[in-house]
Amino acid sequence: MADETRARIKRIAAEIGFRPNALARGLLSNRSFTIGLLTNDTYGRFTLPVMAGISEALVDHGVSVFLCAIEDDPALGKIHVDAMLDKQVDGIIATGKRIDGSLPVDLSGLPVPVVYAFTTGAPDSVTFTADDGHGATLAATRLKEIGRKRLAHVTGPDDFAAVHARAAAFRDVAGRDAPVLYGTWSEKWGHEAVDRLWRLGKERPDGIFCGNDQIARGVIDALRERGVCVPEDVSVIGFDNWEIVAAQSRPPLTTIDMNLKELGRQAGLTVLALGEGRPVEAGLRKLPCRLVVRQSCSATLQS
Amino acid sequence: MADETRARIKRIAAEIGFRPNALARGLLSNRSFTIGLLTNDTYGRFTLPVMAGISEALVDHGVSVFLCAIEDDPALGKIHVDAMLDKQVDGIIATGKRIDGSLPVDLSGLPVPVVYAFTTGAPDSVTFTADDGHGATLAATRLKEIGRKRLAHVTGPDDFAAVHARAAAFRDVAGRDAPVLYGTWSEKWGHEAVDRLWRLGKERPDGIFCGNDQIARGVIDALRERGVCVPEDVSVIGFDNWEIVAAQSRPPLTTIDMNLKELGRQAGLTVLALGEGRPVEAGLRKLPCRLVVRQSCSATLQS
DNA sequence: TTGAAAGCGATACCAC
DNA sequence: GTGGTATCGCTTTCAA
Repeated sequence: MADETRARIKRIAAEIGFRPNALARGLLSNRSFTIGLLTNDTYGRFTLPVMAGISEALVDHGVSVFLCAIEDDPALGKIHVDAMLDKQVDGIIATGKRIDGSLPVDLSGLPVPVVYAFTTGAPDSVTFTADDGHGATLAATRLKEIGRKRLAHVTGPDDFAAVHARAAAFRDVAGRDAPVLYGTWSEKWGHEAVDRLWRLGKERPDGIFCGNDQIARGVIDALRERGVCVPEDVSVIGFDNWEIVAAQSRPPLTTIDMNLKELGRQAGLTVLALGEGRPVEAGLRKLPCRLVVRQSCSATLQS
Repeated sequence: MADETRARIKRIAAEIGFRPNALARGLLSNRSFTIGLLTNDTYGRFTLPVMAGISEALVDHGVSVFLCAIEDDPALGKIHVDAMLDKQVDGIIATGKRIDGSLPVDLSGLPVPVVYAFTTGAPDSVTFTADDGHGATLAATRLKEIGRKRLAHVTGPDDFAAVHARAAAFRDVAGRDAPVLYGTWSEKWGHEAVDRLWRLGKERPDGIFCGNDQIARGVIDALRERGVCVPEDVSVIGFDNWEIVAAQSRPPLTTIDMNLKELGRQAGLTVLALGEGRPVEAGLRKLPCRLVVRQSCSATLQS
């Protein structure tokens, strides 16, 4: 084609605002440049950052994302999955609230690639999750580094895999018999846990690592009510870096960030690669966490 | 067609799991059964409930939703809008964080219908929002009903339209010179506001209506620190019904719910109607709010 | 009542 | 280089 012609066509195309019809194009190429994000996380606590990462990574590739919140309803799940398949999504990313739970839909044997994030996937699938052990090590190590001697861990229900991974990593750093208190993921439990720790009397902890930011917030509040200063007397570290909780607590919370956005990014790129037939190694991938320093854990390192 | 044939076909279709290709179908019908949700609300505070409502209303119609978070980036906004148009969405719902702000993209003159929710739309468009005045009336009235005499309103920045609407409605119930304190949408400000109210000395309020749940939480915490009991001495009502804040405060917060899910439902059905050419009256629609009773506002009505 | 053909919008590939 | 044609999967229309 003559360069001149090419230029002219392009100009006219731009002039009349020509935009190719992605449906027609998809019909032929068998690619819709569309993927689906399936989630049972109502509050979006985990889903939103993951979604942001996916979208950010894929928008450059012209891919759009269907968001399907299915609660824990298998029927609704099936409806959404069918709708997505009808619309010829290039892949599906399944995400949930915990790595040891799965969505109420069977995603095996679908005609499109599936990647799991923060939820249990079919064997032989690609699954992304945060490295809980790493996060806990980060927290406990920091507490040690600033000179805390007696560490305690206040965390969630002991039937969460993440809770075990964190507790184990915590004890590796804090010592075999450092106290680990299991409860619920709530502020209320953070309060109660402090009551217990202080009632026990003997060696009260000077560093508390919490299983999530809400627990940490409860712990901080309870300590303040007892006249214990954070971070002067006791250092507190949370988990999740849920801004709305972590940044608004008094003092603002030092916490562990699971890098969910990066997790989303990788999941997005992976499902895309799978869709294009590029080889991807199956298995569970644990992404490193990150310590976010605010004021609940003395800022001055003991050097 | 013979009934027998019809049945046989249906059976076989089900057997081999036949699913019509929505792309091909859309190519012909000019309907993709897909809509786009555009938002600049990063945390999903408002977007998620709206999204849930949209999805719930439209899933029955076979419609899927593209979620596009564009922050406040006009370039990103344009990319997402173009991508959606290429994919032949049947309509777009624009949503934001406040009714008196608009998305950084021009959505006028698009070839598909646009409905606005919680964000300023083009003139002549359909816009949904919560009735802030109604919510404030609900709160102030309740405080009066339980016998509170001296009401105060602690709210957000005075450059929010919602703040004005609420303050005006509040004063209609509480009295012309009931104190209204403007600040930020944070817990910190709730604390400060109590300091101010209590320092003023004279007639301390016995009922405080807050502009959002975070402020309310700050107010409650500050009151407790001063030895003031909630709800015995002072009743507190929040705004938003953000579960994570409202349900975890001590005591749990009575608050105003903006019915965002219902708002999403209506926006979804409206954009669908528009797309089908059904007539829809343009203009701003204010949806009523709802009082959610928890424990921060004495439960016993004075009858 | 049923089967065949045209066409939706884009692309790949073929002769010219 | 270029124009024409078949094709993707489905719906609609028209003829048999």
